[in-house]
Amino acid sequence: MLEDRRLAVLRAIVEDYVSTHEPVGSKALVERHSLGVSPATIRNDMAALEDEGYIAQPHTSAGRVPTDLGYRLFVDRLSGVKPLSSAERRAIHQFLDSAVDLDDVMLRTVRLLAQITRQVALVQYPLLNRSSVRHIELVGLSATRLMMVLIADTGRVEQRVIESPLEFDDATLGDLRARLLTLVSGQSFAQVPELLTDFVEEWPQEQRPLVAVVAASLLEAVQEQADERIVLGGTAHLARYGEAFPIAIQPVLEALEEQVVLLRLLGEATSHSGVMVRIGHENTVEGLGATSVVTARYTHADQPVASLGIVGPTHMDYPGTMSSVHAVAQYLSQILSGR
Amino acid sequence: MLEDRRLAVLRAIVEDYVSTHEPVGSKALVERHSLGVSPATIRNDMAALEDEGYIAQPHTSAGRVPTDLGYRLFVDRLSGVKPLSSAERRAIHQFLDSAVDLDDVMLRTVRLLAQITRQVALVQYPLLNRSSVRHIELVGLSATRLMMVLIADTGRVEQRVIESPLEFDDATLGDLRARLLTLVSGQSFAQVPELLTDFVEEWPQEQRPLVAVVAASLLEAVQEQADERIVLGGTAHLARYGEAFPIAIQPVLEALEEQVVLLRLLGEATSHSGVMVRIGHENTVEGLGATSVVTARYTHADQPVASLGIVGPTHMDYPGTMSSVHAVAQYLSQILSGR
DNA sequence: ACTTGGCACTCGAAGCCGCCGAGTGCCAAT
DNA sequence: ATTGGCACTCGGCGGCTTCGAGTGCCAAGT
Repeated sequence: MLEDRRLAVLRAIVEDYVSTHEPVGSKALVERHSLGVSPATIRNDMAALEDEGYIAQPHTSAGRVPTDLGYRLFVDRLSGVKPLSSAERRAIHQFLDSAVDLDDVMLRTVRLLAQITRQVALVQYPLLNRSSVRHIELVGLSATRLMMVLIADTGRVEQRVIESPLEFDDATLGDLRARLLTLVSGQSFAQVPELLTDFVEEWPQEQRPLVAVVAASLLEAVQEQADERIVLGGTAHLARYGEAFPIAIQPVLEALEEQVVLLRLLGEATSHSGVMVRIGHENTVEGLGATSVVTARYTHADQPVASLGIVGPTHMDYPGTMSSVHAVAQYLSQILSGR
Repeated sequence: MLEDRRLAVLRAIVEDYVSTHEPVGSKALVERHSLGVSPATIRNDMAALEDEGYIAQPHTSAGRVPTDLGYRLFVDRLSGVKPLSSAERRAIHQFLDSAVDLDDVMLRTVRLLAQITRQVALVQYPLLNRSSVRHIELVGLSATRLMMVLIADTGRVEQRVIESPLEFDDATLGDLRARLLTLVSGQSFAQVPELLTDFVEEWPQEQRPLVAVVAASLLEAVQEQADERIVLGGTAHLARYGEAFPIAIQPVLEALEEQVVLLRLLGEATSHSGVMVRIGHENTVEGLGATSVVTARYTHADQPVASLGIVGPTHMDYPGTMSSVHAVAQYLSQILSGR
């Protein structure tokens, strides 16, 4: 009972702080929420919560502010699911109608996510790694250069220019293309390395250098990290909360420019079902210690293929953001599978 | 003579203001520059410059600050060419060594530019419009869907997924591919519409729907605006001058997210030789009225193919920035032509 | 005809002061 | 365990003063 009220107080503090962005005191708390007790009682609870590290005072005579730990508790145990607003539903539907390309889908998704969460949004392209081969094309560009185009069942297209150590002719290229296709078509990209094990040896000596570079390039393309591609949107939202708040946005912008960083942010989420929330210092990423990251994976044919998410201030509307991120991920999964 | 000194004063004001970011007064001016006259004289000149609209006072008892007009005069008549620093040369060379793909080149270029100018950098992909066709590939994805891959001599690769109104077989596709190739291979993309004029009619009735959608897609791809692609880098620099300065970075970030806006920014520069500078309100673009834009076009095989540039505060180091932008554009041209 | 030193004036920035009030912690009473 | 009472703290705010950089103007000098 006592414990219950304390949690209710924490919830109230988080909610008030998120909506007002100002430290919240005991009096304001009883006024805005029907807690059924007096401010003095609340004060005792607050003192206890502070001892346990869930809230803190910016300075002696100010109200309390949730700590990262407080938000964590809130997210884990106190926040219900917040249904999407009708405006959000509308936005999602509007977005549904007119997607053409995978590029287009990604672009629209990131914009949608940025718009409804009003935060910086990240969307990762489906990992080749977790997709299957729909097609591989080899195109000769000159006597010693060719281009390999990979097309995944998720709609993702990747191209690489390859320098051959020796000249080749169209017939060889056509042959190589055909045999590659038979070998890997329809297979998962993740299996490609295995399938390719003895591929080079099956070719006559003089063509092996060509086959080898093509195989190497293909292998490289499906390697984790090499096949990451991330689109970013809504960076302007950074400035919004940057204005009134003591969050330095420079380190955040810097972090957002580092592919490696984004990769780590989204990468973990892919192997984690449901919505993943990392709060403040829980982010090991340099520069994002004062922000929270909310991510979720999305699927293609019921297999998780990549993740998307948002980056925002720790004092964000977690329930709302989480359900938005969840909804968009679900939605993207539908779109992908429907094509 | 009198006129000369006035210009010298303007130059001094611009230089001081750019380096200190503080309004500059008559006294400080004679101390930092050997103008050979007394502060009082300078004050008279400053009053005149203010009347003519080249400088302004933020408030009554403060020094002067250059106006957009003042910067304009400075750029047009007063700034010499500033040689690149050795660090910049080194950065450019380091960047030279290891570029692989066109994507890679673009990415490296935008990073380089952002790094040496310490501003937000923009690099536009070579316009298809101004390149020639190196190759066109058609790949069947299913019975009614195919992918067209365009490869330009600049190294740019563009792909589009096309829905055919009716089913087709591999033979037809191969045929179409071959005839398209003979028709446009090596030709300029800009000529493609012309070349394609009667193309559809040359086909038997039952294949025309397929040929028509492919032709339409090809036409659409070479259309100005549709073939724009721009990479952005160094947005973190915005925060740097945003901190101490009254430039609202939100509108700038918003503008930078609008492809259309960037397109307009860089588009004009392509038809304009040399380095182009737009200062403050000269930018008709919403949200960039308080910034300056420095752009230059780059070439492939001596033909201008697209532009690059930077966006920064009006109080930037124009000579330095201009020569950096110029150098990078020159450099990119070399790289492109060398491959 | 410029240039220059002198001088009065303006006005923002910075520091200081005192008040207000939100918020707290503690305690004694219930 | 809860509550009202109470003394205390301290940041924020408005008002006040001071300071000084910078100006415009003018009369005198070259």
